[in-house]
Amino acid sequence: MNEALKLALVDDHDLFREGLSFLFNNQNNKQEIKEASNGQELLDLLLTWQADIILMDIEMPIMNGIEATREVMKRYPDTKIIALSMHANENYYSEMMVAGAKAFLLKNSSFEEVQQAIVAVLEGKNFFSPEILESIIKNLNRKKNHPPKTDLTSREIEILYNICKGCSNQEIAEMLFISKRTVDKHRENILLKTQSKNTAALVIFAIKNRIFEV
Amino acid sequence: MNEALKLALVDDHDLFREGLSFLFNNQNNKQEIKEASNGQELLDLLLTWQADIILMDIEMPIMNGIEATREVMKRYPDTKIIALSMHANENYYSEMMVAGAKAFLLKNSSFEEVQQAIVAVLEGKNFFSPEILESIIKNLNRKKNHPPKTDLTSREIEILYNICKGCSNQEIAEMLFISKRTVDKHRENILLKTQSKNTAALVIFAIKNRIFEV
DNA sequence: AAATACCTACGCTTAAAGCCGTATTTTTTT
DNA sequence: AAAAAAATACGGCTTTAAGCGTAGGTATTT
Repeated sequence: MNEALKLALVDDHDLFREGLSFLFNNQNNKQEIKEASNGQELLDLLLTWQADIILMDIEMPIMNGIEATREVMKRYPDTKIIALSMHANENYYSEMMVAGAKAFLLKNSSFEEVQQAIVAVLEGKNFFSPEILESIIKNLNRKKNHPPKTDLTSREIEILYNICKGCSNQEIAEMLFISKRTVDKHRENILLKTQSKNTAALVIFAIKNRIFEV
Repeated sequence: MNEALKLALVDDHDLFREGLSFLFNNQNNKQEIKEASNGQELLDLLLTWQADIILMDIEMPIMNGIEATREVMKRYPDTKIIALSMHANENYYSEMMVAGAKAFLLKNSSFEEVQQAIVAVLEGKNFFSPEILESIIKNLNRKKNHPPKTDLTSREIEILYNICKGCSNQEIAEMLFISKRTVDKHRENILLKTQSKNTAALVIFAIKNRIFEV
């Protein structure tokens, strides 16, 4: 005598929720489905109705899926959250899993995969889309093979950042309370380390390596 | 005695297609629905089955919605194409409309809006999501108020581009077969026009204005 | 025909950047 | 405790960039 499974669909795309809801309602399993269009709506909903499973989009207005997941896990630690994302973005799934999600599906998953994920998380397991698994494995290899990244010191990064802002060495020296000659030297070292030839190349390097945002 | 409406759903997200298909099948209207997961699959499908209406995603692998729309309009000009996009990206909808789409919906539209769009295009009208209309109107105002953009000449842009690549004025002069002094002067003019102070600021300007890609 | 905008070019000056050193103090690693 | 790395600082020297003015040739617009 199973009770009805309580399912929350959280996604800002009404059409997506509507379709998914339809798919669930046309199954044999007993289930109760409620919807929310962002993280805040979900939290409001959970105040009066405790979900067993939450299918959670990530990119949403007002409160995104990552924040919502953190908050739900804090308030209702037994809830099973399944992330549903458009893209196999590595930042997303690592953040979502850290936040407490138990499964991560891409939206191009089949409905069958969604059902498999639900079964899995109810059994206390994790579940990932095949694409996600592939992506995780690729990243593991990538990180092993390319650990060096930027070997600039924090001081050098600080100076490079100010160079990108358009400051001269003299100005940087004044704002950091060090000699201009020291900044000259740092700049020289940065050019060497980044294999850049001049300021223009430095700025490009900084942007590529996310030391400076445009 | 209406014949069944022939509807094609083109989207690379299986779950989305599945849900939408379900919504259509649970209506009273007679309709025949077929699916494709990208533009190429759609074209293959249309060889043996002519659709009346195509609900077309834009971002898809192999052949995207814009190319697919162009090709479908070339081969079957009477087909009504409704674009379904995740985002109200202005480039997308202008390109889709130029390609021949008759309606443009966001995926957070309701199913009711989808039905309204279908009715509209069957009557030979266009149909836009309210958000799209809003975005179009905003852009019209924006373009009226900010027509000047970058007033760099093509020569100046060429030189700025090479500065961003890390070339010195001397190098640029050699590669353009002009005097270094001329390049000096161009650089000076570019600094003035862009209100930049030095090379670093120039590079940032170039990137922001898409003169140079990182 | 005149005005405008652009590309071209030169001279001059100062400031900044780039390239070669060395060296001391502090912090981190081993 | 010793070694390595980082941050600090200074000197000389060369090249490049930046700021200023001027001006001829050309193409386009008025």
